[in-house]
Amino acid sequence: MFDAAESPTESAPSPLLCAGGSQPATSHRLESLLSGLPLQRRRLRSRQYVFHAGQPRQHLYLVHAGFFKTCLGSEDGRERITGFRMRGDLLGIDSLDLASHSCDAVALDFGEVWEIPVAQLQNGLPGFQECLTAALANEIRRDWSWMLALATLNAEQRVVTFLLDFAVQMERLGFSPRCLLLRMSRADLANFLSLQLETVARVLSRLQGRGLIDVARREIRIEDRAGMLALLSGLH
Amino acid sequence: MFDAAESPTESAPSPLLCAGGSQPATSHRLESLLSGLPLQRRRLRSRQYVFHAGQPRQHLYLVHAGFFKTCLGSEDGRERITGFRMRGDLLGIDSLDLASHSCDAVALDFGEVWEIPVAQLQNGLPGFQECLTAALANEIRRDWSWMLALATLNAEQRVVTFLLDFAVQMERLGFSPRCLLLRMSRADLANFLSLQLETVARVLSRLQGRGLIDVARREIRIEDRAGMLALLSGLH
DNA sequence: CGATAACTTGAAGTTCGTCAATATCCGTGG
DNA sequence: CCACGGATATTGACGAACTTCAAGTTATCG
Repeated sequence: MFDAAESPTESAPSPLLCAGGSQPATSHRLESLLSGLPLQRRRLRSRQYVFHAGQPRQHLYLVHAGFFKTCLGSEDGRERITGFRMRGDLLGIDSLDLASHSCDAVALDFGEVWEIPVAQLQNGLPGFQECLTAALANEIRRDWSWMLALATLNAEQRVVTFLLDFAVQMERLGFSPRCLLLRMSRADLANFLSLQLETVARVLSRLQGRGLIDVARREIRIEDRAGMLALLSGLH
Repeated sequence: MFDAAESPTESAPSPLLCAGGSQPATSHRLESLLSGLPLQRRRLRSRQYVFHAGQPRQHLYLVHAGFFKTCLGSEDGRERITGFRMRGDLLGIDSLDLASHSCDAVALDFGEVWEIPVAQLQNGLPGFQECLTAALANEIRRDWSWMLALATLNAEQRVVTFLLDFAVQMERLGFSPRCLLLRMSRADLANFLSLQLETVARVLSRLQGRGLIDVARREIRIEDRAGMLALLSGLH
């Protein structure tokens, strides 16, 4: 059943956008690993916190439905969204070795998470530890890829990269990759992309003006994926 | 000896600069865990690669001496330094679940790394898996903290943050926290801080002009730590 | 249906990047 | 040991991209 536990099969993933990323294998495996267990489920409404930074860390959470964001704050009030999380993603892995959470996790709409009793499963459930390790390493690679993007791309390219990446993830979840419904506000999106919300709005308008996308508030239709990819290659 | 294996003791760490960070406990524990084992050691000279992105991942590496950088590249030639690594840091954890490395690891000067046969130790060495998990989670928190810094601080504040953070790390390694010897070029530093090397040079000169630091090429003496911290608080 | 939040758009301002010239260091070889 | 050349670092002037401030529009929720 899990004889492949020790044999990683994929080569290093290219940063973002690579359709067949390494995320699916892992997260699907985790979901199926856990699906039999009687896990506590928590439903949340928009803006509800799964946990706050500083709260004692009891368990991990697996996102089963809905969209979430994780946010890091500093003493002097600066804030940054560290990622948008969706079905199959884990909330709380960043503080797996700590007594309390190091970030906030907030629902962006209605959602459901499964409480995972880590300590028990690490010993009792074969393959679970491997999943955890994979999820952690995956998060690191994902963070690094975004750091690279933020460091080297201009505002337009960042937005395009985000949209195309989001499309890939939506497709992975079984939705259309052309018709995106952003769950986050412009402010959240801007924060994640290290831009001002006005800049994001302007870029979206500009992309629409060129016929690359169709924007209606938080609904975004991708009209010309090739054209968007061209923007990333620098061939304006 | 290691009865504390299952009890995380620290609360969530504040981003950067917090002197008593969570890194030391972990890395020291890993070093002592491994110190008895007959590990393969590799000495490297400046600019030598520990591994390249894409190479098959055989083992992990523990930095025992010297300084290293890890770099992520993209197909179109963009590059970003994901971190500077020193004694006690692990090289290669980011691809723990993959068959090949996802980044480069390069020596910045003479150095030594220990080859860690992960698969064997994960089963055979009690406490090792916990160390790995802690190192992974630690890397995520560190990455997030830098993302926050890069997203919210201006050029001057970024450089100051880096210097103060570097000082803390040097002190942890037993060196003076006032007298820093940067092992990386201005270009590397700029890359890591998402700035241009000219900007870094200018900022360093400006800080020196105000008497906050003393710059001599790669030797930097911290003259007024309080003044530097004030810059971060926004009270110019 | 009104009020508040979310978003869009414009104009002015600032920081940082770009280009270019110069200076300094360091290793190599004469 | 010194001289030379390439790498590394500093400094200046200019311009561009993004931010800031402000006003106006459109949704959303009580």
